[in-house]
Amino acid sequence: MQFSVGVEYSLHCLLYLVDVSDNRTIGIKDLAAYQGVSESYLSKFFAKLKKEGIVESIPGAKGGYRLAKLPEEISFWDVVRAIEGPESFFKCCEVRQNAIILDTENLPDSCTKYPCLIHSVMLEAEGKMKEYLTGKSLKWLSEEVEVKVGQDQMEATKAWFDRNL
Amino acid sequence: MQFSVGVEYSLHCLLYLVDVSDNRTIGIKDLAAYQGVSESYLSKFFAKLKKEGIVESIPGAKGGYRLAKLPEEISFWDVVRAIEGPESFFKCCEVRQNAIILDTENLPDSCTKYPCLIHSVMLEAEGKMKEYLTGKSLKWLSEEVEVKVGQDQMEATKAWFDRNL
DNA sequence: TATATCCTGGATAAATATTATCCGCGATAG
DNA sequence: CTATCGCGGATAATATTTATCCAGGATATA
Repeated sequence: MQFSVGVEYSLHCLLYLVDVSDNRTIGIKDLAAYQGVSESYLSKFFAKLKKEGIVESIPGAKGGYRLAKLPEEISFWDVVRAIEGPESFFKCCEVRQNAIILDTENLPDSCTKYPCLIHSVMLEAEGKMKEYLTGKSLKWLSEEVEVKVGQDQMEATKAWFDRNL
Repeated sequence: MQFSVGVEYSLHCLLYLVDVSDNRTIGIKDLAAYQGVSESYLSKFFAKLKKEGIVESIPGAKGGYRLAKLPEEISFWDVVRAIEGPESFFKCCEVRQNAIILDTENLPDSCTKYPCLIHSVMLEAEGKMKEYLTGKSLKWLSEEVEVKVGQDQMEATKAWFDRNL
């Protein structure tokens, strides 16, 4: 079980979108070029991010993407969910209902009305991850990165994206 | 991102192995038949469980599997790890090192000596899930199931596995 | 108006992972 | 000696992930 690379791509891209001025956007072309990844592939992930209301787009020449919400309102979990989809990590096949000693036509309440305990545990476990990732916002990430990477590189990045202004 | 069905199969099977008497084993054939799943496929997962020291096997006629540890020493996480492998869910491609403004030959410390923050967050998130699943043992599961499913079904199950004794 | 740019969505393909089966080997109980 | 059972390798079917290409529509700019 692995997260799609789209999660990594998206988070890095969104980080660059935090600091763009209000009326500006950044195009897929630039985002892809800056990070040395495929343009056409990256665009697929931005379609998902848009669908989930994380980014919004301006079509046409000089168009591009910008955040659709404030950075503090976008969490890591939002991004994971947008890219990976809404299904939970663990899909329960209800194998308990196949137990050979049970009558398929007349299953006991314990395995129809009540949820599968194994399933519940796995959902809870996913919930722990969700809880943690919901607590990490894009704003937090941006501030942390600013400290660790240094303002020099941050400004150089901003300047690169602004180079054709 | 989805867990392999092997995680579900394994947990259900291990649950049946909790209650077998000390010197007995249960074969793949029975485990598969009881749950109505493929025998040859299930055996692949038991190979992994054995490799990780969760079960042990007795070869030859009347052979089969039994737990290699006490049920309280086997956690959900142990099973997930055995089936899914030791790699973390999030693999970092270090896209930050590809940033076009950086000199590949002379990368700054901030992106070589220090871990990628996005990577760290995702590892922490996985850690939350791990922590929760490490706290849920097979013994706990067995006790909970006993309450919810009822002793009737538990004993019927035991009787079915013991039917050829 | 013409043109270059950029998002959008569909079609498609390559690569990889998951799910699943089969078979022959060696071990062992009876 | 034989039927049974775990073990491991080879193989195949299916699904998912990764990746590309292109035509269409929107828009800024000249």
